Amino acid sequence: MSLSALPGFRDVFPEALARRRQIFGVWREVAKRYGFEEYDGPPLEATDLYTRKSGDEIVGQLYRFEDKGGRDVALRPEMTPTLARMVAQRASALRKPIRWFSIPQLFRYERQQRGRLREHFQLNMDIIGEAGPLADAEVIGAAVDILRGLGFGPSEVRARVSDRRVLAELLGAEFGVGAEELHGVLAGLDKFDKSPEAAAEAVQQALAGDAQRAQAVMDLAGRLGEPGELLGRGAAAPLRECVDALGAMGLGAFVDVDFRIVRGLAYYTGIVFELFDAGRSLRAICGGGRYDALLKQIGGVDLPMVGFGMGDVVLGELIADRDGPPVAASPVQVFVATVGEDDRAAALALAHALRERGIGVEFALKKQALGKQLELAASRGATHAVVIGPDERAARQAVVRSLATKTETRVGLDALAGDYAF
RNA sequence: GUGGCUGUAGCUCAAUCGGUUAGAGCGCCGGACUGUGGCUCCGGAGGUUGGGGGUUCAAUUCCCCUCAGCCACCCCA
Repeated sequence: MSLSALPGFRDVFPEALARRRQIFGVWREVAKRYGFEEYDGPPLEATDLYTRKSGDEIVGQLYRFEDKGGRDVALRPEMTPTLARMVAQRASALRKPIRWFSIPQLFRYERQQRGRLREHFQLNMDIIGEAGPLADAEVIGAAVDILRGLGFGPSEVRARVSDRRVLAELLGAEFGVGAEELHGVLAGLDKFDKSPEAAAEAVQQALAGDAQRAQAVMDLAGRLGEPGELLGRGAAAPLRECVDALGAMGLGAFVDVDFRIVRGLAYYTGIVFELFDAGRSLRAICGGGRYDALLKQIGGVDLPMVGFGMGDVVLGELIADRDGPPVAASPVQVFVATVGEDDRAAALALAHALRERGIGVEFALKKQALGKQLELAASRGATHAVVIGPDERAARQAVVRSLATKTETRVGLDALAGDYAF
């Protein structure tokens, strides 16, 4: 096929767009219920904005080029740097805590797979300016409520919550893992779920080949899914408060404390969480956490921040697995049909009068047998056909036919243009 | 970026041992049916068999390359 979208990019047909609108609708609805304001930013940014964050592999996956003015630019791979810049501009004027959300289209050049394309829309919700764990609970609660809003229950979707501060304290106190080794060890532990061997190797490498300490860390890794003892540690106080808050909201049934969740990115500083389908057949639905140092690093303003990103791709697949292929609802409510060509002017007048009332109206754009017109009306999903012919015109009426019951009544043209209820 | 599997009509699939004009169902368009739809019947459009090369008298079929999709790595904003 010569005519096809670029790999990882989607042609969005009406059925698919219907599903996207369903997802966006729930995103905006829940964001509103949680008191979040919507913002947006440029899809193209100076590459510098993304390279400023140290330790990011993101740079290697940028859609990056030089614009005609010689600027080094990139399609946005994430929203957070833009958000940081925007917040920094008005940091002193904005009342804290700031609750903002956005639904940017993001781009990354990498090999596509199920649930991962080169372009997607991602809900970003962030609370800025509040370091307390209730802020974490708010964003986790919003993420869970989005899944609830899409009809998923605790047997279908799980929120796994952890806190890097607990792991950092434990690894430091008991295994002497220093700050410079921490990220490597955490990244290693992140692999434990998928492959304990790969995790062991990564951890040992992060600890400069110290096999003894690596073994001790790996012994710990096996127990991270059983949070009991770790939750009792002092460093776990914010996490306990966050989880308790989610329980008080009535969302406790969705939440698992699981210290195996550490998230790949270096900039998380506290609570981290991910949402998964319970069967774990898809990749993560959503991921986020607290990154208190990021805003200062990017925007030069020292404000704590917690948030998450939730993409439309995995979410769409989760819904498709449950509901089957998407169906686009037809906008056509009434189909105006004519008997002969002489009826056209009257039909156009009637169609437009109905449209003025806000009713979705279609009619045949060429001369067609009445049967054909009704066929089209039915396949469009119209609830009613309005037939106008010489007899009706003479009486200043039209035949209103219910396509479901095949019953017909004659209605005056004035009533149809007025307040006739279909 | 690495490895494995798979590519036939818009969709789901067929095509004997490699055999001559690549078929079917659904969908789409038209007709039967110029004042009444979903059913039925008839007809039509739609394919460089993903693309390129090779072997062969002959390739959808066998081989190589390439592109795309899926899966697993890598990574996950």
